[in-house]
Amino acid sequence: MFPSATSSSTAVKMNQQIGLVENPMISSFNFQTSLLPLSSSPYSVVGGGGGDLVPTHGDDDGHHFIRPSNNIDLWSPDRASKEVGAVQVNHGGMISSKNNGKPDSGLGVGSMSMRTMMKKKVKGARRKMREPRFCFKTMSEVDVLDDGYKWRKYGQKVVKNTQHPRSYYRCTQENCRVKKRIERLAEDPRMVITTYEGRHVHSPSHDEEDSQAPSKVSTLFW
DNA sequence: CGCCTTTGACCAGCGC
DNA sequence: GCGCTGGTCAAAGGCG
Repeated sequence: MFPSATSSSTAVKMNQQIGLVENPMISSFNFQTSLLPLSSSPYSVVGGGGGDLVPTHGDDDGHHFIRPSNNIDLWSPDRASKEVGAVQVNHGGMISSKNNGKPDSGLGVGSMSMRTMMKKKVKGARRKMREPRFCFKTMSEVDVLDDGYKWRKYGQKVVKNTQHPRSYYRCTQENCRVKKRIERLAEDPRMVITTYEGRHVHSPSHDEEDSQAPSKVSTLFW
């Protein structure tokens, strides 16, 4: 079995302020890697860095592969990625894009519980109202990256064609509906794919000071 | 005792 | 229409 990982305690810190990647808009995404231990870090560089935005497909579905300068790849691993919009990546790890002035469109699926929806048989309510999401890929020994938020695991599933289960986490903060999926790449088990869905309505549960000091971004990330 | 993980079951979406 | 698959729920158990 996989070691259970409490993201806020056992995982290596990778503080980041999770912004919103909406369809097709993103408010901000502020990677902050200042908490990464250097010599003992289980992370290693993915991609060449440099803040390139690389569309993986030619269409306008928003299939984008982002290569932020802190060497963490943002990408869209599955068909859900079609909801990931265009992203701007600034040097220093800042990622941002236009939001069309609608910060919360697409959010707020669930004031109703899933069971309630099931019972009421609200057709299409389960998947069609997708949260905005984005993914990034890291090379890491640990599954759960500490992004400053506190997560509770609510499910695990073995997905097809992978020997590693996918874990489902939800932000423990009340009224915060952000979720994330964590899975390891089938081709390369060292690679961890983290998919965030939704937008935090609060600050990180700890290290808030650090999260507001973007100037440190990537300075400690070799 | 409260919070968390585990895990089987359930359901919707999708492809055939 | 049916089967497969992914995503979620919730009960049970573990841990600090």
